[in-house]
Amino acid sequence: MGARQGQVTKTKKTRLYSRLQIAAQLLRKVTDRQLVEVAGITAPQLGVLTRVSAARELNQTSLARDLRLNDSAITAMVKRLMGLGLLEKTRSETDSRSWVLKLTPDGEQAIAQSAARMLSINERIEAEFGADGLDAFVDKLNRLIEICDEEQAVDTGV
Amino acid sequence: MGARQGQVTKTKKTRLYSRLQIAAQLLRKVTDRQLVEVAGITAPQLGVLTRVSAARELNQTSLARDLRLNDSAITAMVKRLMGLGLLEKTRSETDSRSWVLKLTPDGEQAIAQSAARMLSINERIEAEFGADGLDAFVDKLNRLIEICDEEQAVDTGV
DNA sequence: GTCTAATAATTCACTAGTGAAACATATCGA
DNA sequence: TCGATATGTTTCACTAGTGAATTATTAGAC
Repeated sequence: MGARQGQVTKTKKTRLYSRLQIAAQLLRKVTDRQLVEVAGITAPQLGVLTRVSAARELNQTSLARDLRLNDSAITAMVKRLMGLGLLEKTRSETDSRSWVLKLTPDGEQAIAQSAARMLSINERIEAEFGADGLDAFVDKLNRLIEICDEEQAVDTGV
Repeated sequence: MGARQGQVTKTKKTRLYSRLQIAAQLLRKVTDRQLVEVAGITAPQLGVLTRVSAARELNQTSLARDLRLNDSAITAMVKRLMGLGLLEKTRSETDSRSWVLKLTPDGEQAIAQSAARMLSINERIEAEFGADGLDAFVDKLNRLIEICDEEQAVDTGV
């Protein structure tokens, strides 16, 4: 009986991991498709543009912390967004190591277009879970994030 | 007040998306680190090896469906695992388009090592959520996955 | 039986992330 | 004020995924 229990428990854990990965991947795929349709950009790109738009003087390191990505991911992402003509960077006047990120008119427009229409995937999620259910779901995700942070702190010996 | 409400609602939705992405990414990072420590493989790699081990005659297309990945992801993953000496493939005797995947002794060993010790991240998650909390969490993820599937069916006009 | 359809894999170009190492510029302490 | 250290960014090599197009091979419809 004890062995059986262990088995069951273990199955659940691997299921959390794989269901989380599948859900994240799938939601990103669907969101990307709809977002490309209405605004011509992907979800991670919108995340960057939105944060640049909200901040007054944003450099890449702060952006990386905001988005919980590492610096090299930001370097690559900014390069792509500049290639698309959605973002510009100029050297900071107070610290010449860092860049100040700014939206181009096209970048502003992409945000405006994505804000103008609610994606149908989001409508469907809202309808399924409701505002409270959504809150509870996000709370669970936040707790999981905290757990991972703690575990990572232990692993890296902080 | 209506506008305020709309604003709040919208913030929650983008938060579900980004929290889900962050949680998935972070859990994968922590899991990978611990798994590489005990078994020398990453979490996606363990996923593939585990399924190959469980099935009796597995080809790549079935594997792709199991893992909810597309075929080219499997081609690449199998190539990496063969490069690591953990997996072999031989032509199927009944259908010479498809391959039969099989673990090498090293592949068996990697699975054994990963099964032998429970990862501390999983212990921590179990302790935090409990068996029931975990179930409820996985249920929410499964519902989200279903919603995405439906939405995708609509988008692609199935 | 043959032509057509579907299926199994692969390739290619791409996005998006990690981590380690390097480089330039700031900043702090003695 | 100089030297060590910290910070901001980039580069490189890598994993892991998508989607579209292509190549083999099989299976069906007639």
